[in-house]
Amino acid sequence: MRGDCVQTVKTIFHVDMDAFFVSVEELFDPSLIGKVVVVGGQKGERGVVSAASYEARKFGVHSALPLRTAAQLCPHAIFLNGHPDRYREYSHKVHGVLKEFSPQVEMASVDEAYLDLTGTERLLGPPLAAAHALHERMKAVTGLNCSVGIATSKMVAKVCSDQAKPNGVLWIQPGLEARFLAPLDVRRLPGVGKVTEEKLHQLGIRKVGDLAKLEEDFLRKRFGQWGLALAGKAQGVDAGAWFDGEIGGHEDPKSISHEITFGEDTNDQAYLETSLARLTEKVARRLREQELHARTVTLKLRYSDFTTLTRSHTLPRTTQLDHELIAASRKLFRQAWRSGARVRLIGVGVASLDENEGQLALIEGEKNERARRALSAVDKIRDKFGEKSVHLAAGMGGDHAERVHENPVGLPGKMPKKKG
DNA sequence: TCTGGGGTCCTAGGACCC
DNA sequence: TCTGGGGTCCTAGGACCC
Repeated sequence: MRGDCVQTVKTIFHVDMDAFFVSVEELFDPSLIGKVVVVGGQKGERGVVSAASYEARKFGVHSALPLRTAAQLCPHAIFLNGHPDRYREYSHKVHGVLKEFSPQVEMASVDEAYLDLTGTERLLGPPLAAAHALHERMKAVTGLNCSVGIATSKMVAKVCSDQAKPNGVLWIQPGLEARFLAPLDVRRLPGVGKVTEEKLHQLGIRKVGDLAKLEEDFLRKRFGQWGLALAGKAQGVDAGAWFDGEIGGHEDPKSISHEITFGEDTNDQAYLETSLARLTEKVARRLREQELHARTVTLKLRYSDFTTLTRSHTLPRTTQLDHELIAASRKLFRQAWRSGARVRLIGVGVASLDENEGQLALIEGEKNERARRALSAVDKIRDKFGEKSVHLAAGMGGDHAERVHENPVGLPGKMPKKKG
């Protein structure tokens, strides 16, 4: 990117699917169209809304709202658990459509993506024409609506698609970024959440334009590195690691985790440890699927009063084996858990991921290779017959074996009725 | 209003090494 | 011996995103 090359002005698209989960549900059950629909779980359950139909939004229901609150606002709504596998399937279809328009596509999540369309004018026409074609093609192939933001940076493109919702297109021409952003609430900037918004409000800063007028030095003193990124955003410039890198480059995940909130808080040690082992097996399995090895294991606990803690441990070498990860997560749990305290959520994650096995593991050799092969076989059986079909009890891994079997087939969420 | 699950990035302090 | 500083790793927590 250096040398004699002049930095060309980029044309970045941000494509965001409209009410994605709800729209996919409507494809499978057209009777839902036009109804008040909430995806995320059933009325009385613990949990939050992951998507609400536009009809539901009229009642104040939005994503991240507790389900029980949604049920109060909207008792007549249709509550759906949702179908993650369908969303993934349609996400792939969306990706396929986008790739017709540019080789540089970056799926930022299941339902949104960035495209670099710099230099495609001769092929696709001007940005608005390309966006129109994309819209049509998306509808034809997937049956879904999307909104498109077009700008010279990912950040502004994202703000644009948000402003264009639903089913619209917004293009901010080069040079007009700051003028477009100025009248918007600071909250519209990606990266400014509840906390930052509140801090800015206390300084009398409500609009992006207010932010843009401040000295960088002032922001740096108040917010550190963050402040500098904020200053850049206010001018419409990509800032912070969040927007780094080429669009479309493949990146390995940085962490893998699974967690569960129980239907009811529990202080049953055996149950907690079994749940943790199940979650750890899932994590290990995903490591093997992605051919990754992890070195750091993190336990997460949330007590009934919602206080949350994490404890992590870095292993001397990387692994992807169930018994090693289970031993680590269980040890962390035993060290961290306030014995007897009721637990709302338990989770486990791995980080420091690496494609290669640790040196020691290679030397230690055969034993682990046998274990790895055995686990791959288990993964295949689970593919065929379901997660519940195989659980590794004693035996596997010898002295690393799991020792809690009180509830060997009990899955998180299917908790026995509490005892007294 | 009683707060999911899966991620990313940032900060800050302490250990340790040079 | 005292002092300082920088870099890196590890750990814990927190803001934020969809």
